[in-house]
Amino acid sequence: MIMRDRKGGFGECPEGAVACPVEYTLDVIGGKWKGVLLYHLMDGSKRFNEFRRICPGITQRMLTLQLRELEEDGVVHREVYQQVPPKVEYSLTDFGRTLIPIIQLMKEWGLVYQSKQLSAESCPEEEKVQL
Amino acid sequence: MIMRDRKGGFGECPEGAVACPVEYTLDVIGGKWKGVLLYHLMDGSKRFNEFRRICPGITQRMLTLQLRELEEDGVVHREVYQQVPPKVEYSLTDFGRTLIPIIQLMKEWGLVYQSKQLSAESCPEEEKVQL
DNA sequence: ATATGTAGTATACAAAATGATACCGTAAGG
DNA sequence: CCTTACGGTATCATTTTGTATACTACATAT
Repeated sequence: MIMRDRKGGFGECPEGAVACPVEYTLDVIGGKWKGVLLYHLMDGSKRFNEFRRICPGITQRMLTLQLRELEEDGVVHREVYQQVPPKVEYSLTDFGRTLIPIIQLMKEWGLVYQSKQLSAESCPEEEKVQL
Repeated sequence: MIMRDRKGGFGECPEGAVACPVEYTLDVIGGKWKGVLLYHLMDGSKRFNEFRRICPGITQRMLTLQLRELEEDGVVHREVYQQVPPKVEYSLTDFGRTLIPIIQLMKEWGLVYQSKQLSAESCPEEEKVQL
């Protein structure tokens, strides 16, 4: 993974004491959009603008940055086709696929508690989901 | 959860289209230290300075902030004992415990690939993540 | 009398992450 | 000629996160 400097993270661990494994994992998938990108990559490779359509909130810049980091971390493969207009396909590497169980769990948890929250919160137009 | 404003996140979803569930989950556990704190809470409640000892990198301020957010999200319970010197205990709520499987998986993943990376790192030009 | 430990808050500042906007070259379609 | 689509960069502004330091109150220990 990329060692984005985390003062007080890994750096301060004395005598090879290893940082918390959860911390390590979150460094790989914890970026603002990484989980989401991985989530969408679970069902097949995606092109750049495809991501932009699926995740309407992400900017080009962030999409580029997050994909690059995932690539550097060996999680995502970037395939460039020599065409005009350009075509670039992103897909999970074998390593990236080892993350699928986690993403899958996060998806399921999100589905359950997202709906609970929507029902609990005052969402005037929303119909409440009963649990 | 706290609705920390995320332009282009939930906000932009039209007509009740729900944000990506993974995104939702990461909002709860994706803070810089949240995963780590939850990880340590899995084996019992912890006091403030106990966290400081376990996570030597975190500052008082960040510890306070992250614990407060977890509390607001209903993941962590904060029990104040009326004593001097003060005693405050943090523990997982029932809701927080629903996150345990995810944290557990992240821990296991981290354990496996953290060690692989550490061993690969000693020999720079080696293929890093060979799986 | 002074120091220690607890669980913080307040303030100021620095650095990192993220966002907004404009721009690029090329090729095909109109 | 003008526009669209693609996959980005470049630049700057803003937000979030992190650091450093000082400070609080009270009881106990020295």
